[in-house]
Amino acid sequence: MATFRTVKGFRDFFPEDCALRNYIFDTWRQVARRYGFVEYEGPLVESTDLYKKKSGDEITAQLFCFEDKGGRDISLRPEVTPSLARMATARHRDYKKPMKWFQIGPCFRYEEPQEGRSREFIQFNADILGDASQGSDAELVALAVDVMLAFGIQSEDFVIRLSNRQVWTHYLEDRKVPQEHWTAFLAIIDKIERAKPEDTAEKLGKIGLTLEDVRSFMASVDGNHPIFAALRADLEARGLWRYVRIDATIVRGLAYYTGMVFEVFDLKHGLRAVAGGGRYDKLCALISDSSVDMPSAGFAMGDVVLGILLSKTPGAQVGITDYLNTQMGVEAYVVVADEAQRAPALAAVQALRAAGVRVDFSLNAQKVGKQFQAAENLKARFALVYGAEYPQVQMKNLVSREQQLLPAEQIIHAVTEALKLPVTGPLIA
RNA sequence: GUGGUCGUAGCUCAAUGGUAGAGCUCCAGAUUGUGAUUCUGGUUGUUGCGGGUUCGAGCCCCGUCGAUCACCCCA
Repeated sequence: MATFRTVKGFRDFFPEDCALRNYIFDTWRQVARRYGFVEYEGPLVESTDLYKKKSGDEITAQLFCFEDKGGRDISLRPEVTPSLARMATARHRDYKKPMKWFQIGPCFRYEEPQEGRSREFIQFNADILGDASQGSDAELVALAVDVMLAFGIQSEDFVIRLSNRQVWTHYLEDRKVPQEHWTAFLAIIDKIERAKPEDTAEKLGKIGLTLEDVRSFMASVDGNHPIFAALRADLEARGLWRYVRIDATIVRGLAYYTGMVFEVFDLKHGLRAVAGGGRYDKLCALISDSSVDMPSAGFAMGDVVLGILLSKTPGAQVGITDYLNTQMGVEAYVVVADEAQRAPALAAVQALRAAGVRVDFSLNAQKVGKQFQAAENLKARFALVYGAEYPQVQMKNLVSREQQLLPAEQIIHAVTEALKLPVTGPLIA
């Protein structure tokens, strides 16, 4: 039994975990670049005041905060948006608008861990700064959809639940609800599906509203509401509106959102939200003390819930399996059948590697059978046998099980050419 | 931060308060130049940790750490 364990809420990434993580990273990065986003990164640690300024003092309960040796009050970042706002407002003149930026990295929250929620998690963030139109709202929703599709998660597996906070601010203005109650009201709406109806009714009563009125209003908000018109036209033209379901209960907590808000949900397993985001037009002004006012919108997707969803979605397994085979395997394995030929075998290993081929071999003398087993375990497509027949070399196709004798000097060319061909023959003999 | 359940080998799990086990994995051999299967042998535990009750604790009690579930929160 190991003396040391991971700190509560933190994870190890063993090779198979790391390969899966890299698959997720690569997919995020690939799709974001397809959309013209550029990658940035901020510091893992920021002044605690940055987060307090954005969200208020009460969030320190969930902050991973501490004092450094210089007496500074600092926090591991619980999210990236404040850093993004700080960076973007500091140098916004250096970049043409709109700024389409994405980021992938760890975040930390001091909470009780459970499935789908650890203290350290990795987020993909995509944001568009300097554009106030619903065109950027649509671009972000489209990116979220395409990311899901790229993972092999299909329309029957997920949905974008989307709303707009202005739907509710207009409602509250119509009902003459004082502004100091708006935040509390949005918190009630956020919980309306999970809370007991009588509790919700009581809370609404305190600010002069009834559950019946809220419910009937919610039911009236659908895709025909004029506030979604531009967004809908945009996404319909892209063929992506079918992934969107208008849902007025989506308000995204008590954060800084000012307009469109959305969350990505799985449809089959009742997991937590896979991703969420929206428009936050006032955050840059807040962070920069009003020196820079940039309309912005964005969303974040975490690796933990996504990983659970991937593992539960059959359609997502193909991409993962393909990726794991290339991450954790090799293309060719050099078998040293006769230790007297180790020198030319090593020369071939290096020449193949120089040619870009993934190659492995036994570091010490092993029986040929063991070496072929190792080749099998590493999912090699070809084995190259260096033994008594040298300067001839046996090149064996481990999939079709055919082998041929080739002059040693032709091996590099033969392997690189053969790897260009599709895999043929029985995968399992 | 609050409450419930759980914690035994690398993994999945057994063991009436009475000598800590099985399967899988891993390593080696059967097999001296070809991958599977099979067979044989082998490594691994202060039963999460620390106290207590008892002639005797993996088992009962208390604490603590961790996992998990529900709250909370979800920026």
